Amino acid sequence: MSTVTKKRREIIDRPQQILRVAREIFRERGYLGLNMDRIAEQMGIAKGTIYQHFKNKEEVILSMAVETLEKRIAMFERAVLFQGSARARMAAMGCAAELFVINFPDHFELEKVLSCSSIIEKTSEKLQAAKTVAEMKCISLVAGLVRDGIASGGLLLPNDFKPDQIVFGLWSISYGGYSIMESQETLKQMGIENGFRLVRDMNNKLLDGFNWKPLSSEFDYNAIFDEVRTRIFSDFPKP
Amino acid sequence: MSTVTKKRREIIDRPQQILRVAREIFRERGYLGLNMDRIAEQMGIAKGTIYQHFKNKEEVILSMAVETLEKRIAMFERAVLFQGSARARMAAMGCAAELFVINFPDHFELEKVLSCSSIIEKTSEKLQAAKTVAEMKCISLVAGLVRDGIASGGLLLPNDFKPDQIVFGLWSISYGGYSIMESQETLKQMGIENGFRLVRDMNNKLLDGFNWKPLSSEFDYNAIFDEVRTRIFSDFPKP
DNA sequence: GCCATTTTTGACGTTCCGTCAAAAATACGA
DNA sequence: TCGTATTTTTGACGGAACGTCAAAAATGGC
Repeated sequence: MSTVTKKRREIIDRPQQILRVAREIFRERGYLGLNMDRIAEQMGIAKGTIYQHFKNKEEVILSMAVETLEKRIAMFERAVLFQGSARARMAAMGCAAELFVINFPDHFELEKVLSCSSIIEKTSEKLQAAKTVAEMKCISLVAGLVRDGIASGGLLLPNDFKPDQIVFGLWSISYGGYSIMESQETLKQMGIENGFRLVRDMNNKLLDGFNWKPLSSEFDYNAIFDEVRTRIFSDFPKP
Repeated sequence: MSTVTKKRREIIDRPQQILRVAREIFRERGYLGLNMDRIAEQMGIAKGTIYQHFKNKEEVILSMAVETLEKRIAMFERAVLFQGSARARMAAMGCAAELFVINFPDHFELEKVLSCSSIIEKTSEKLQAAKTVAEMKCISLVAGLVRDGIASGGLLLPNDFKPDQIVFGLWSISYGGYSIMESQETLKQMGIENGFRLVRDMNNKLLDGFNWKPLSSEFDYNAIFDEVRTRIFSDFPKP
């Protein structure tokens, strides 16, 4: 009886086990180094068994991304509870985004692989939808803060702008900034040493551009970053 | 004698011919659909001949990117000559960047493929350097405009900011924004229809955040976009 | 026209993907 | 406990693509 349970559990857990091993390999050897034979060997199972859980290699990758996206949602949900003005809470959200990238470095690499259209195209609509849902959850959390900013009077959005568009702007800076950061060569040539800090600053300046009070010249949002890191995300390793 | 010349020319032109065909295939079938056999077949030469000019598939891709990057440099060099305030010229630069993405749609896809570390790692340092050089040329053109802004008094940069960092911010918004636009289902879910316009607006708001005069509330920088498109880049097809 | 050099060729070894028929493991009723 | 039905696992296999290299073809100089 206990054997039955054990066996069943083993099968149920397998997808996560596969993703765990795949992530390990991906982190160490990158996209081209990740292959199904290697996963199978490392797990001590046959390759065919992996295909019982994942349609193809690309779905393994997409599944890894969805998995870490859930972590990001959890982090965003914690950050949104930060006490302070709407803008301060937005800064806390930025901190969460930054800590996410630092603590789950493989996720960003996964995103880049998946941004190649010919790769994502090999995955099922269903799994793609799962990723979109997870992303939307993050976005709506951020958009909620923009609405809070409007509601509390700190932000007066021009007529032709909508909260989601602000989110798009912040998202672009973060996504673009982190991407550029990783391809280090160019950045060093530019004489930029602390990319993370810079992404924060740019996000702040964008919000300043929308005249979201208090402006970054009136309030030290970088101070919040330390506070958020030590208070809300104390369970993450310090930098 | 004429045969000699012809033969020699053929060999000299080959790399570009290969890139031309490769780009065609890449555009139609993406990264996974681009393979050396296909290039060879399409060109009517043997696969081995391609390897005389390119170390591997990844170098073909990187070379394509460098090739289009040269186009971007040329466009930036034209845009920088726009007549107006430094900020207006920066808007013109944004127009150039946008038109580049529209007119060379494969370039962005190439960038995304190359942003995968395990892919770029297969290319030679030398070729990577060529890409960095091309990128730096673009960056320094933009940075020059920031300096012009400072020199002409429209922009007073806070002590802890340097021109290159402003470029980083603009670059992030554009790179991030265009990336999100191309890949995303998510964008549609967000109810964003005109992504290009939005990227422009965000760049403008970022510069507003730095209080670069005249602010976008005082001057219609979007009007410049039409002017730049029709005046400077009249040789590009209209949208 | 002949030989040395350069260039091209495509068959080949290799790696990895995804499949599938056979084998092993498990479930279950008698 | 045993025998049969069902589920799960296996790894050999066909196919696709990479990159190589010895042989063949083309070219050049005399």
